[in-house]
Amino acid sequence: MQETLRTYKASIFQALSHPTRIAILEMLRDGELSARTIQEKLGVEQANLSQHLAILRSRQIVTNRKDGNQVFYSIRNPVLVEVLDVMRRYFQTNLAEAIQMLEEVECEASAR
Amino acid sequence: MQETLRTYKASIFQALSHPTRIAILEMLRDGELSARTIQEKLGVEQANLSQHLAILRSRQIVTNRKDGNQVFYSIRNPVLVEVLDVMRRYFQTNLAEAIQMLEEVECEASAR
DNA sequence: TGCGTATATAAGATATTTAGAATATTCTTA
DNA sequence: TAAGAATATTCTAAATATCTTATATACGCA
Repeated sequence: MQETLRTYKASIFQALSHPTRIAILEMLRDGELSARTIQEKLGVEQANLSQHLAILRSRQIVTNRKDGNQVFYSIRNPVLVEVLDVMRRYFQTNLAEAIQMLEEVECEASAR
Repeated sequence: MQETLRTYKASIFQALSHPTRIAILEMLRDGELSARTIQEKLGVEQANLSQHLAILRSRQIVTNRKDGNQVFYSIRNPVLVEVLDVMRRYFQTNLAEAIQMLEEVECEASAR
């Protein structure tokens, strides 16, 4: 059904709708990384990273490979990298407007 | 800052992370439509649609043009259509896995 | 002016998401 | 086997998102 498909699509976008998860995927663009490495580069709590990775896993956006003590993550489907690229183009063409929006976002953030 | 940019990107994905909003954008691919038309085609509450449109507006994803009694909406940046297209490819290449996921989504849904 | 239509906004209830703390699991190595 | 490292899971409180109902605004027209 159309509606179910849209729900699925929405769930993928939802998985991409967090700064930390975007950061994770941008890091994985160039190949697999261990959870530890991701954690250190991002500077987030271990448990928190693990939760974000769990979300990306549950949407099948990333795969993980266990090697001894460590777990290596990578992007499952290369088309997703294209998605990130197109979005990058989107952000570029929207730059002027985006800057304004960023300011609003920051205002809201600092207003809290 | 990198982090602020990611927050912005996340906010765009967040705007796309709802079945109704995806439906709206898919309808707008081929040109502008009035809010009323969208509402009738989707069969959602007027207030609810208006709220979803407000979210898309706040992220600058759509523009609106007032004409007399009505408000016509359209996609602001054509690159967004490409985003939807790439996502479509993503869904296609993921089809087998997606089907399995859909079943799980439906199980969860019916479990509530 | 007053009514009907189209749209937006506000307020409240409920559900979902998120971060952090605590705990569990798995593997390596002494 | 015990200790330590890497990762995952569970729980809870706070923040967000969503839907519904009620209300407001704006426009066209009799």
